[in-house]
Amino acid sequence: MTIYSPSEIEPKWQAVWADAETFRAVRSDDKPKYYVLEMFPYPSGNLHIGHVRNYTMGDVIARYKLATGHNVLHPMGWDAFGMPAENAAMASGGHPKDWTYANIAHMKSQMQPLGLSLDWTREFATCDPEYYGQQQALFIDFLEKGLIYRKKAVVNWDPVDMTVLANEQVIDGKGWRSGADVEKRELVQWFFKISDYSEELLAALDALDDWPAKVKLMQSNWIGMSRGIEIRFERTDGDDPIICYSTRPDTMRGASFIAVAPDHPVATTLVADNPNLAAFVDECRKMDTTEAAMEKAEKKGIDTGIRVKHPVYAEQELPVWIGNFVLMDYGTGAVFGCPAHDQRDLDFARKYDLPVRNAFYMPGEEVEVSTEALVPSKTEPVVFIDHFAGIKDVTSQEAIDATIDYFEAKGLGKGQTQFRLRDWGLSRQRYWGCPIPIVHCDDCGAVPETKENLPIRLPDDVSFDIPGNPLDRHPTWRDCACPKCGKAAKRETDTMDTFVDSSWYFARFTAPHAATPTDIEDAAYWMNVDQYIGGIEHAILHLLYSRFFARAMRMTGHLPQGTEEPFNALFTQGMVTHEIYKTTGDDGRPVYHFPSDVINGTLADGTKVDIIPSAKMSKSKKNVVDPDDILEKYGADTARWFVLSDSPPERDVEWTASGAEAAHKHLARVYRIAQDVMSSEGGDPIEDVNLMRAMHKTILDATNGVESFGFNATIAKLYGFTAVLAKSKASRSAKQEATRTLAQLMSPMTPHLSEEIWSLLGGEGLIANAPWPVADETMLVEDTVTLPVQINGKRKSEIEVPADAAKDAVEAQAMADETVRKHLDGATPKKVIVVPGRIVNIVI
RNA sequence: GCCCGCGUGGUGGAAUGGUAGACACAGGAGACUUAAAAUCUCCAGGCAGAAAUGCCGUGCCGGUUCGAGUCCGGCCGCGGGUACCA
Repeated sequence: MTIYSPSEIEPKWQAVWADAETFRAVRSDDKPKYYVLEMFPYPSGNLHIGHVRNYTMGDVIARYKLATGHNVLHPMGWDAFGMPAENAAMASGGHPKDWTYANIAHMKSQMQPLGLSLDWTREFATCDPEYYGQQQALFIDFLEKGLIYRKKAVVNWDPVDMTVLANEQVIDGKGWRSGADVEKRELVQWFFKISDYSEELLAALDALDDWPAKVKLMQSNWIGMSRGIEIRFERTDGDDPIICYSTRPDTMRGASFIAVAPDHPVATTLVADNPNLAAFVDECRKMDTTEAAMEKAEKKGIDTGIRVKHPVYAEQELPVWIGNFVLMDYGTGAVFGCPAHDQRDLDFARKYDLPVRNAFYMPGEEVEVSTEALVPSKTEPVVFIDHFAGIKDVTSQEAIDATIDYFEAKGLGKGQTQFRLRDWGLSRQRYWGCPIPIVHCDDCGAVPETKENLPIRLPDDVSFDIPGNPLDRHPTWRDCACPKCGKAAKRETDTMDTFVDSSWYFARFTAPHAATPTDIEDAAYWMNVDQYIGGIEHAILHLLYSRFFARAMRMTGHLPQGTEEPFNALFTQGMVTHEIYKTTGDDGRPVYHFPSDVINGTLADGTKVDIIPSAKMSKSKKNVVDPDDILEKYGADTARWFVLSDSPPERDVEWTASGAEAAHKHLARVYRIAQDVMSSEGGDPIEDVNLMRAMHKTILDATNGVESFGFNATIAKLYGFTAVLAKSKASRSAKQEATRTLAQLMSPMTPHLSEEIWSLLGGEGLIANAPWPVADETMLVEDTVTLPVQINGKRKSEIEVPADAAKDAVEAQAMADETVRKHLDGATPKKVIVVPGRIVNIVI
């Protein structure tokens, strides 16, 4: 008997797979292709247990598809640009490039022992000039087709560090490093015209049958289509009218003020000679830019003194306010406030003593709104008060439609479909990203680079001893010739948002070494990704941007015509979470500690840490657990088996170390069983049949389980079958077959152990290439079934009936059951419900 | 704030609207062993009971249904996203 030793088994089979190029993906027409992809990692330094979970799931699918006769593409790469590399460089004096590539090397060394069925020949990092150069080519093509444009946009500015801050770097309105009050700055930036695709991105969600409904719903809400109206409000001073956008024009009667965004032209004009307004607008500018902060902030405003006429009730004048809650980016940057039917407007009206007037009542409740706005659903009937279009008892939706018609007919406004989705600003004032291939020429303006000059490489000789973008202060890198006129010009020093890098990497994997962004034949063969797997935290941005890119790349000829969506099926795995440990630093700000540094709630020096409840593992909160310990102690198969076994893949899981031991014991047990089989004796024909029945049932369960991402339930079934096999008195040949099948069913999860058992039991070739077992349905037919019998919905007894028994016969047998008779105590049931093969319920 | 999820024993979790707690961890009892480890067998939601059994039980309140962990409405708690974290 050989002891189960993963440290011997695992490297051995990994070498065999590598020599045989088992997982090398080559185009071929004799098998259907299958492209499985896990969201590629950011090389933060260490692989963490969430990565292991993610890649193991993908690997199960990839290996299963290989076994079911597919030509599988399963690549891996690195999402390598991003802020942490610059932060590391600033903190420890290194270079982002060195830090990143060192992390990649380390993480790859952690990943390789996992035995993933990856085609490593396709590996790339997004910070490779070969990759980002092609991304620059895409930028130039997108620009040419009008998919990219420039406009002014606001950024967080740290006046002490003299640098742009990410939202994450703004804590309570202060710069995370300097502690200075963050200001806003307007910069001219590049934008993707994703809004051109709002309607298509929304409509196409319907056809994504293999995406989780929740993700489609989130995307749909994010795109946020709404039907509304632009209404013209004439100013009493005769100046240009103010156009308001509203999705609730049915509430027009209750309009009592107009609110414009602080950066609305009306406000901007007034600010010049009104210090009060200027001070207010200035205060608004200091607000946090995030949507969450804006929405949660106290709603404030200031009266501009301007008055407009109500478009219907011309005798009414409405004051025009500047409101800190109005967004210039959405609609027209101006809204009318109707306090009676909007809680925010009501709070605002009470605060500033503005009138509150109902546009409608609920039927039978003719009361004016006081402290709570009356906001019925659009489909509830309400009673309108002398509505100008002459409607009365209708739903809000009907009133909205009627109002829009009325306004359009009178020339007071026009119906407008509005999307919440904003254009995607891609400019970043940072070094460690893909340089935007634009040259600024005094004569020609912003000119795209010629493709022959790509890649525009990042210079290596930069320093991070002071904050800010080193490209800005590089002595020579910016200097270049204008691609158009040849005159001396300056490069753009902004780089691209790292979301750009991850919006097309899946297409690049189909031809990672092509001299153009994609090879159209390779893309036509391998695209779309058949199964994409990644964290739910990417439900909106990354997935939406990738969907946009697929369309933009099709339009620019980089993906074949007919490519609509990049990802046919999506599975969103839950996150691995862990408690966060925190102390307070000398400067009063929080200091986080790795779990491995915390023992029983204290640090090595005895300092007590505060424990913050579990959250997504993230480097900034230092609650990351890496898999090295488990890999070293138990091997890859145990780690893989364990991360799949204990929780449903779509659910978040709190990391605990216990349990890995049990997984390891189980694998050792299977290995022992496999060895015992060869020396087992005798056999009983009935035992053979029983074992084969159990085997075919398990094949069915495991196949369905893998197909539906029910990995944890699949593993439970495999535990069950292992127990049956261990106790079986069947013949050696039957046990041999059962054990080989068990090894196959386990092989997507525990590929090394399965290969070992396969070869031990005389399997042909590699288990990785062996055809997936097929359940023999005739073995699964049962003669009798056990049915629970309920009385008034509570289980009281059970009966054994023939599988094909008629309802009457089942009912008769249930009524004859002794326990049932005892409970009925002579009573006649009101009703007996028989669900064949399921249950009997007797209602008394 | 808004959008989207999730909530089941001591723990991770299972359960096409049909026997709640499969499978596993931790725990308990036993077998083997001089002993331990390893392995194997059994027990195990709560309360009451010697047991048979009874009652209660899937975050809380209510509803639909013969039947609800599952569907609907309203809460509470936690998590993700919220456009420059990736």
